[in-house]
Amino acid sequence: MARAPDTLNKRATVKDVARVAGVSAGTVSNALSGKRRVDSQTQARITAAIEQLGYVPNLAARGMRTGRAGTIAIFSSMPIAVAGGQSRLGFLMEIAASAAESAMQNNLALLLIPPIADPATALGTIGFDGAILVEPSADDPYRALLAARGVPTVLIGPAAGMSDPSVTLDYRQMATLLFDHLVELGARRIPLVIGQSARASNLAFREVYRERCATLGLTPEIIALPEADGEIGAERAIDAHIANGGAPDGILVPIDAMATGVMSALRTRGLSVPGAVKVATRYDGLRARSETPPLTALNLHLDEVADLATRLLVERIEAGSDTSDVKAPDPELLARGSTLAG
Amino acid sequence: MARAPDTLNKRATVKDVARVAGVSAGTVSNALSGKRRVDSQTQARITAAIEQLGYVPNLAARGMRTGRAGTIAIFSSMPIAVAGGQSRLGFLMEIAASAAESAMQNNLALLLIPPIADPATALGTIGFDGAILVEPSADDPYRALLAARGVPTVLIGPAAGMSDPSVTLDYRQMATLLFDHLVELGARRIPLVIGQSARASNLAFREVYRERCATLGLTPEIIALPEADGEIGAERAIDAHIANGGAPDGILVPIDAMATGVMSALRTRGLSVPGAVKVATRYDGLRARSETPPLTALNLHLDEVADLATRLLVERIEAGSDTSDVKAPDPELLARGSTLAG
DNA sequence: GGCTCACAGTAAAACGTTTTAATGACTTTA
DNA sequence: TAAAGTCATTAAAACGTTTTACTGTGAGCC
Repeated sequence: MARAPDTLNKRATVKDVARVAGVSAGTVSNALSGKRRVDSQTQARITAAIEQLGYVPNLAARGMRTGRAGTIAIFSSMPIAVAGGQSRLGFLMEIAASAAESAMQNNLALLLIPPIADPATALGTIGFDGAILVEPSADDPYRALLAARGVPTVLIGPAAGMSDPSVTLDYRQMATLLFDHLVELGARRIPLVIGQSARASNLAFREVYRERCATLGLTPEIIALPEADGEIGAERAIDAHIANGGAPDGILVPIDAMATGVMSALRTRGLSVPGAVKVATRYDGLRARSETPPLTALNLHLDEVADLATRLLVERIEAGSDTSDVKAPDPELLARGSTLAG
Repeated sequence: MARAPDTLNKRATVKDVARVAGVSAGTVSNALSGKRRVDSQTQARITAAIEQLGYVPNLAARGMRTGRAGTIAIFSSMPIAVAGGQSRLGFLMEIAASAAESAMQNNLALLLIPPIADPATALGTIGFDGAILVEPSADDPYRALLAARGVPTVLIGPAAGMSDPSVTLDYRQMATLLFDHLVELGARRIPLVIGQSARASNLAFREVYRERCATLGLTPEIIALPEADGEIGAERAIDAHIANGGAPDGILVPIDAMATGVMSALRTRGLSVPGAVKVATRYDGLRARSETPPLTALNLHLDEVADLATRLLVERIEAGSDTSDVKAPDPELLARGSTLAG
């Protein structure tokens, strides 16, 4: 069987296929896309010709005609290397990996867009049909740009008053789930170790924490730390806190890097987990899982979240119309060794 | 200043810009690309017109003309969710994140291609100018497809006899570095805990391990395990090994998931690290860093590796010619608490 | 003054596909 | 049997760029 000489000659076009199959170019196009009926006999001749010539459609040409790029983009506005480091990478990439998969199921490919110095000009060189923004801040530089350009956009994050449709993550629910779990297991003095920035997640956790404490008659102890200080910062802070006021019987520490630090502090102080102190964190990443004992955390169903976001985006792209928000699946408590005696 | 009505009217084209600036379309194109000189006065008129109309080039049309998609793709042939789980995700995504950044510096965007059931048809829907394959196996399904389609490809991995240019990772060097480190610190009985599959990395580590043992007159003890059993598998295996033959004074365990398992086993047996046993692993990911004590590992300079691969690929795309292999930067020993006292 | 040369610009072709309007051929309906 | 409707197909237009070949125009050189 003669192979088409791929490298030397130019790639076969739809016209070549048409000639070989003895039909017109339009018919080949219809056969390929299935947009119109084509006789099964001609269909067969066309597929034969395609096979014979090793025809591969030119996607740029198709894209020009249809106005579709065949890609969607996922943006990480936060510098991966800096903020959160590898934990954040984990969170983001777990989403990206799943989004890539569901995009592919919609015949789309996923573009990974890193944070860049000059978003505006860079966006001019990249074509995509829609965008997913992960936990954008209120003043996210990309959001404005995308909106101005009329690119369909879907957010993953809190249901703040942003205009774009989003897969909403319910931080309040997460906070409640974790806090109540600690309380149910008997903890009564439960400091909250949390980031001090105004990110939605931090705010929600503080809010719920205060409310629940008030309801249950517990004394709130909020230890707010710069996120950038991460592990070490949390270790020192909780250590100092214990030195001052004695040991708690539970600690709620949503950010996993801080949780690692807290665990270290407890270890060096000889406070057993979960015997003396029960610890819970939010994101069930590598950190939480490889602690000793492994940390109680939440299954956020990020794969489903990514899938939902992708589907929402596809819908929005195809319908053109606005679509409503979608709630992320309920987070699920993963009670592990850091709260349950084993 | 009147904004161009983005949403209602069609997007401005190069012709519109030309009309407003009082020049021809070709000149606008030249002004944009800089391929030919254009008078500074006209240049100014054109940029003004672009600004006024909010012109954004249609990338599909450009791509059709130039034959460039403006993207490169990075492939993970291994199912992310399965093999290696989150550690592998870390490794891969560390590379992907860096590659995305350097791609952007070359005015390219990075496509994240997940492993999929039917690579052939999926590739037909995605356009890209080149591909990066991370640690492809010998029978990688993508490699054949990409080669057949004549897509410039760059490999990240061992310098096996693959035809494509690659950024070569020197597994032998990594193995030597880690093993010798353990020996230098006085370890004499150093089992190797390793994956049993025929992946290049495993082979190289075993090879070097045997050679060095022979040279130094040490008794080799190779514990080969199914990668899929991961953490737990390694924990059980090393425990059994110790039960049978007594405690070693060093352990070389390249795969980080297995290293975590080994650490657990040592902990439950009350063997102090690094006092009684020194432990070293290869990839300096989240796992290695958040162990207690943190694990001695290698800085593989994955950011530079990704950058090299991207640059190599760009070169190959632009030159069209074959390019030679590039050696990855030398791995650097990160001696941490798991081998160093203090 | 004739010759060439560089310069800045233009008109039109070309890229490969999808879509539109038109065309027969054949079937159904009146 | 004529009119109206399907059906599969086609020729040509259209998408928005870049590139090619060509055109004046004025400068420099002998």
